[in-house]
Amino acid sequence: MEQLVAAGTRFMREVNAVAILRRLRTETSMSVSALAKAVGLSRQAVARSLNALVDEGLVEFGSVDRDSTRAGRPAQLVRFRAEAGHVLGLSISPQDLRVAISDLAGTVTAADVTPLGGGASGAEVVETLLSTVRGALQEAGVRTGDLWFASVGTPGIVDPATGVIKLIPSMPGLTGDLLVRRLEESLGCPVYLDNDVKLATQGERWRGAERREDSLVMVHWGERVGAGIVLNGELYRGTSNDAGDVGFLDLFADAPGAAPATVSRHPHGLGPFEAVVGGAEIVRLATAAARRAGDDPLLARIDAAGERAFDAVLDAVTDGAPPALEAIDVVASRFAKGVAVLRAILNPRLVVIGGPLARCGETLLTAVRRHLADQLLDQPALEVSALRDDAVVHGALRHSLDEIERTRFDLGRNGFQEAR
Amino acid sequence: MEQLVAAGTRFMREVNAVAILRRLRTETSMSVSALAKAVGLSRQAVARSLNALVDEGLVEFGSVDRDSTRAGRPAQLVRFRAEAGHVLGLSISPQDLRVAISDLAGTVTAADVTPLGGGASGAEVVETLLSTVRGALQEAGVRTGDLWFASVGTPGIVDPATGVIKLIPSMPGLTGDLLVRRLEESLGCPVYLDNDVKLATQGERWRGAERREDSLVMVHWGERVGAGIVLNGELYRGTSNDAGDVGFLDLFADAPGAAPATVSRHPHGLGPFEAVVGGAEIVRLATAAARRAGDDPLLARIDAAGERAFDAVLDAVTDGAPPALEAIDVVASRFAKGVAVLRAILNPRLVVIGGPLARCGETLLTAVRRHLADQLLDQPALEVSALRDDAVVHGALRHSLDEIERTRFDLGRNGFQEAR
DNA sequence: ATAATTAGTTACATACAGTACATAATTATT
DNA sequence: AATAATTATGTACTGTATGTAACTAATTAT
Repeated sequence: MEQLVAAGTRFMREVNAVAILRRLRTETSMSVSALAKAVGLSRQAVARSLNALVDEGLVEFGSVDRDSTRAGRPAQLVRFRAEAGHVLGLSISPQDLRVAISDLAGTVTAADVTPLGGGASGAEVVETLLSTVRGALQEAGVRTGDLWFASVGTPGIVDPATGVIKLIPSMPGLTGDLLVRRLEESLGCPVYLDNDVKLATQGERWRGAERREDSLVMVHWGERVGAGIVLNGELYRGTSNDAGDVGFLDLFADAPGAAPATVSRHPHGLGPFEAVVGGAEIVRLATAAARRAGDDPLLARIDAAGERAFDAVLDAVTDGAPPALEAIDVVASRFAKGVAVLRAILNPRLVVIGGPLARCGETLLTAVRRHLADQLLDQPALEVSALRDDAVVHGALRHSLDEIERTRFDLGRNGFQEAR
Repeated sequence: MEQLVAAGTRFMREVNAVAILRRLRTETSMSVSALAKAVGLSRQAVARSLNALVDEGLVEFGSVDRDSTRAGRPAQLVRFRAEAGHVLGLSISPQDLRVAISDLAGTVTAADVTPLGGGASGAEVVETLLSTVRGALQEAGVRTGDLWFASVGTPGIVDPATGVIKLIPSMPGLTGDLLVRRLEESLGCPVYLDNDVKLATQGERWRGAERREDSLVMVHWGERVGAGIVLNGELYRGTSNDAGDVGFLDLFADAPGAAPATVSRHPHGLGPFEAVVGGAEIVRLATAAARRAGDDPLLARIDAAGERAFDAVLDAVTDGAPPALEAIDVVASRFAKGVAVLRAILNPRLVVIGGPLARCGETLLTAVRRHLADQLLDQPALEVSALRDDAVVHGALRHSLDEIERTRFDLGRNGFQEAR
């Protein structure tokens, strides 16, 4: 366990500078006196720290406060220079590449999406991403040198510690450390790699529900199903970075007609839960229902979509096609069992549904809620992702900002030591 | 988020004193120089802090180090005065009252168990507990005034924040704040109340596996089933202090012959999972198996035990009676599904089985492990509680020590302020 | 115009830690 | 047994931080 030690009076400066920055970053601008009062230090101490921060470029003395109605000499306003640095949030999916740039306050200054063709190689994807980044940098007027950190989310199994993509079935060309290596080389700042669902969870917590829940589960629901878990305010990863792998819940093995649980083996194939609520099953259910109902137009739509049959069914849901709605209701009832299990174990305040199924919105929510109604325990609030496909990018931004927070705006850089 | 601000140089003193104490508490005794080197401060600074700590009574200068083989002037040894204060761990169950006293280093100096008769009123239970405590105090040679903190665990639903027992079906007389009020009044120190399973989890993590796992789930398995969850090194409670309520997992609703899930309502009745793996079901299964096998002696034993039929069956398991083993195997297979669900969601490193079923030891473990073998994901290590019925007391001790740590041996008592 | 009020500046006292050097008490060496 | 080497301790002094206080500056209220 690291143990902080104050080896010199610089330590105090550090602590106080951090406190001042923290306070300042939540306001647009403040007077020195107000800051001193808020932070609990003398005006002089605050002024000294501020001067140091000005030299670092993190803080700026603005104009005199003319708006004040109070008596007395008007205050000099200080402002956090959010533009002192920028961070990048990146998202890679088989469909598209997404880029967002924000300043240190988290204000997005540029964002871009590049659709992805089918047969791009790994190197091509990385170069396309880099050119998208360059475009966004130009748009935001940010030089590469002003980038402090970048985070990138991809599907599949990744190792955040080493930046290696271990398995990414939908984009096998990206396997390995190519992505991170090329990005770091090209951007000249640290690059963090994480699983897209994990990042999306942080994005949802940050920008989605607009209330930073202390405990939420974000379930990505598409062809596959996976969840990100935030507990006590931070992402929980589990022993083998595998927590929230709800696609492998085995809740229906005893149900009549269920597929045996051993059809496939992790991580290549589908888990038992995603097999009964995932995209393939939804298509199957919708097709069967359409056939029963004699809904030939819908059958034709699904058939015409080919590879994109799943999308076609989701479209049909938003259009209100009865067979599609029927399919959704069936998977909703199964999904509800999954939520109930999450509830019993984690007791989260909120469960957010993200991924392709989020498109079904209220239709889906009411169906799941209805099937949850007969549960014994009180159930968590249920919502659909507000960020949709941007959740990953926002989560990546958030991670970048957290990293900056940890390494630059928190204790532990100078004046401190860790005990051995 | 609380933000600490230094209000002067006292702050440094505080930080350093904490660092020194932390280091010192892990050793039996150290020289000042060695301490300085370990903690990363100058000898002078350490000596100054130590003098202050001596005045507080937390540290003691011992004799000169005669054992050292090294050249040079022998060092003055410093020692953490673990006997400067004591904490209490208490456990209440329908069967017995348990008390343990430890010093600040966690060394138990006295422990006592008082069996409980059947029909004691709430007030009687509390007074019996108090007299057990007084006996233990005497045994340890500790005066009431030297008690710094006490923690008590009870079954049922409790509110740790207010110290109120909300529901305790097995000992209804204790409902309310009687217990905590009387204890605080009588012991003259803060008293913390928590659910026994939650405390047992902390006890197991502390003293049980003898390795402080960062993530473990301790499942109490008896008439009812509940779990305590430790993630990232701390107990996770969930939004309504209800996390780990695995008794309410509903995994077998679709199974042929399963009881409908709506028989009972939380928290009075059994949940679906405990209904199929709990004590009552085990007795039912064992009885049925004994009848099938014509094992009349076992039937007689179970019958003679009356209220204690569950105990009788568990005895039969340790004796190796086939019908009892058969029953255990059936519930083990069901329990395995619960473990698999915990694994998929939490991905813990270790699952510990506590409560009455722990008596079945390896028999139970091998059965559960066998039924886990066909799961798709790698499963967590599985163990039986090493502390058994003392897990709660040890967890209570641990909580008391943690509380002392937080309030006395950590930053935040003097010299600090929180920003507004 | 003057008083009151608030902000900013400068000077000084205080507290803490670090460095440097002298001193004390051992073991190792001759 | 005397001396050197080694390690621990003690004292003096320096550097850097904060706080308090007194003074100056720029406004509003009277």
